[in-house]
Amino acid sequence: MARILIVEDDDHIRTALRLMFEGEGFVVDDAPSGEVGVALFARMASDVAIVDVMLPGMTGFETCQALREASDLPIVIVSARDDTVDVVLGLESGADDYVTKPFVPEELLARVKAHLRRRPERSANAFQLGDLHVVPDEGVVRHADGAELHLTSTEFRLLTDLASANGKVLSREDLLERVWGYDYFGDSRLVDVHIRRLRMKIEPDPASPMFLVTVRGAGYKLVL
Amino acid sequence: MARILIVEDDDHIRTALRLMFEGEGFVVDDAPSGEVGVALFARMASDVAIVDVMLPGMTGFETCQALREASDLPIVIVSARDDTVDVVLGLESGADDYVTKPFVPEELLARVKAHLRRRPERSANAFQLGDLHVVPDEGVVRHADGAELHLTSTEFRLLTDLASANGKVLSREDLLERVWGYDYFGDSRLVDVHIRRLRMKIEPDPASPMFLVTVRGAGYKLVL
DNA sequence: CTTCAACGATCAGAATGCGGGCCAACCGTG
DNA sequence: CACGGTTGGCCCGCATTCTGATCGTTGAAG
Repeated sequence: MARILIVEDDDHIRTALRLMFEGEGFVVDDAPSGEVGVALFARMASDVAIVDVMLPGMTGFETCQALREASDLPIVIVSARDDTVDVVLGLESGADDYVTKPFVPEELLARVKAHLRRRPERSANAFQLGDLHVVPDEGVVRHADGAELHLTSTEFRLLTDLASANGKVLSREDLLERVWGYDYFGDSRLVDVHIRRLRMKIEPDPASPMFLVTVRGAGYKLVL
Repeated sequence: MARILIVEDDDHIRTALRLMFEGEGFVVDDAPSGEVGVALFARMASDVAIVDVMLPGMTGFETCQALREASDLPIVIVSARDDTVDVVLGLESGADDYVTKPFVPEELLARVKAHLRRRPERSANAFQLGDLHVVPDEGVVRHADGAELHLTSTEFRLLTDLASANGKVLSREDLLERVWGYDYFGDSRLVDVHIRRLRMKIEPDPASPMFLVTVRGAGYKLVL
């Protein structure tokens, strides 16, 4: 379903929120501070965020602005202060909604859902890989910092097929069949070559791969 | 600026809101009942609506649903009841926000602005591409400086079909089907040629396209 | 230490996209 | 009616990128 980021320093509230949203089918990432939250967002590309105002380090407003610079995701600010000035400030710093504590969980949920309803349909088959966001429909791989990196169609198929195997090891034969076609006759070394090319593009350190892992004697697998 | 519809039966509140929003540069239409509000909306095509819940005749929820069926404009519900059940009900009946009376006018204003921020300018299916304004309904592409540039009908369909794919890659076959018709039989090179002509017209530097991007081995996509 | 899977580098040919030129049909105009 | 201009469609050749193959090297398992 949707991926939600919760930035809240109070452990009790954070876990309570996590449980509620997980119960509703969300994938939850949580962070106890703005700094961690922003970093987490860069990796997870959340669909929506809930941000507390009173945070150690970066304030909620600052966090909100940082998130807004990176994305246009809906942001709901949660705060113990219900001063109008704060509400206005929050909304003007890029938030989409402002809920005051103590809040009723159901209301927060309903508001989050209302914002998500607005979101343009995201490609269902997109996935993340470390700092990389892979969007098959758009034919691009984007780095967290926004840079786009180019994969050829063969590399793309290789990557998406490995990803759809969901962490399982695929043998060279499996890959030849999936990517090149079941009746392809060729050197199985061909897979090695393309794996290498793919690594050079997506691995931070191609010499010691962290995503595209070799399983000696068996094949390759994609972790995460 | 923006056009706002206010549906509220209390004369005092209604005029107070009208004055505030007019003071902020909005064009205000107001209505004392849901029926009048919906009729008014049909004529005025408001950009945003504020709807009171307690209304004679149609309730605010019903009004909200009626508006939502006609448009996807942002709707803010205002109510004297702050029961969670009502809030959830309101949000689920299509509203985007729910503010309880007595409300602070500045907060309402900030919330309305936050919602408006979300829809910059998207009249039906018009869209923007760099500093070009494309208006399918009028069959016209205007440059920011006002100059009008003429596209042939094929070029126009090509452009609008690519735009409606929303950034996704469309293969030559997809495009042939969409632009020329599902049973068209011809050279897929045809697409290249028209893409090229389109680029010469809309790209600042046709040699290195920034909007109409080639995805080798897959097709074309329109970014932004 | 041996063996063999995996890796890295390189290269030629295939595939793909691009631009130019060409032609036929259509349109409004003189 | 003839004309020039515009538009849609088609073909060809060039440039670039991608792909698949080969081969020597590396390095881990046994």
